[in-house]
Amino acid sequence: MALHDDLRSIALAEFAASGYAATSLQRIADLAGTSKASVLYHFASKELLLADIVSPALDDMERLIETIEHGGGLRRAEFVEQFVDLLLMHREVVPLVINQGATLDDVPVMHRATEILRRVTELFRLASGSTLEKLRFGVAFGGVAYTLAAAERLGLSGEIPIDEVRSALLLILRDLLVPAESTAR
Amino acid sequence: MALHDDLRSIALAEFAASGYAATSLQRIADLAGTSKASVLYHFASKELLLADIVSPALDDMERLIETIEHGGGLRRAEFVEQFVDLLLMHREVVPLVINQGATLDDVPVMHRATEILRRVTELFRLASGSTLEKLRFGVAFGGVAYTLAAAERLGLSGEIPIDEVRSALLLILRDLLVPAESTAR
DNA sequence: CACAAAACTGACCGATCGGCCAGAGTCTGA
DNA sequence: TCAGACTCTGGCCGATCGGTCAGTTTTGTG
Repeated sequence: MALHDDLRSIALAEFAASGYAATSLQRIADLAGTSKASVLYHFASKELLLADIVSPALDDMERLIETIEHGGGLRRAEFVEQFVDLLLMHREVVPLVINQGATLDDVPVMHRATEILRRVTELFRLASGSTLEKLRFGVAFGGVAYTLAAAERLGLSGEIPIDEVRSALLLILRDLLVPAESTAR
Repeated sequence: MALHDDLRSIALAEFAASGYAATSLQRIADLAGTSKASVLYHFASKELLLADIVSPALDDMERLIETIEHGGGLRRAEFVEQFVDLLLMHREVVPLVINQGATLDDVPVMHRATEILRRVTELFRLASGSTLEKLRFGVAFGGVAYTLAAAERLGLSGEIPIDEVRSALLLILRDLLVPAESTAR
């Protein structure tokens, strides 16, 4: 059982760092100190390995979306906070979906990820139609997700404590997304 | 000479849509109505084909950076405007660099792209050190770049005229990046 | 200890990849 | 007309990929 989890985390790290297509099962096996056939014993296929890695994050995200869709209207400030918490909780998976989602949408689990992203955008577009609003949304969520994804690559994150990142992201997102209530723009 | 340019634009579209690794030379040849060997006649290798596609955008970006680095201090508002213009001008290349840069940094031209991105971040970090400022920068540029990259995937852009996109992006970026001068935050 | 289930492995398969090469058309200027 | 450069192609190569399978080792349990 330990190897099973090792393989998952090793594969996650490699998929995020080098890309799904560029990461061979052989390399995952080498890093785990086992054989390629052993990897395919624990995960029936490379696609299912990816699905196993990504699905939990997608489940959480879908749950949040449905809660809001069925639970009456949308309270942006509240959603933003929970959304950021989910991104931070699954912050290792975010680069995978963000950077490689478009490339891999023939893989079922990645197609599902794209679909979920689309539902989030629709959630926000209900109330806003102007180009400025649309782009503000795109920059906000794309920016947060991409920042988490590219943080270490560009040396942006470093050793910043998570709760500091959390509060800063919330501030930025509130400025961008929550309709001006207190501050004039 | 026409085929040469056709191959470049076809490859660009495919690399951006399906990913560099997932796009075979055979597929590019098929879409162009020629043979794989013919592609390799025009471009010595797949990597050089990618370099040929990406390099012009990188050249422009590097030129902008050096102008600012050597031309005394940084005037953010000015830089932001020129930066957005460059992103819009090369907006087909942006998805490639943004989404696949991390994955492909063993390819020389993509490593150069990452290096250029890093220089841009340093340009902005000179004056700002707080976590909030760092993340604000990350969200701003990551968000703009990613929005351009993922626009059509999430149905965000659609048929919005470019100059409208331009002015909206400038507004958003000025809010995020230009130190509060007129508006209090 | 016995024995079945689980875990694991080496060898192999077909497919596809990027790249190479000898040669065949095609075009142009002397 | 002919020589030489340019353009293009089919066929081939070695490497690597994901995946299969028969069979061995390890483990847990009565």
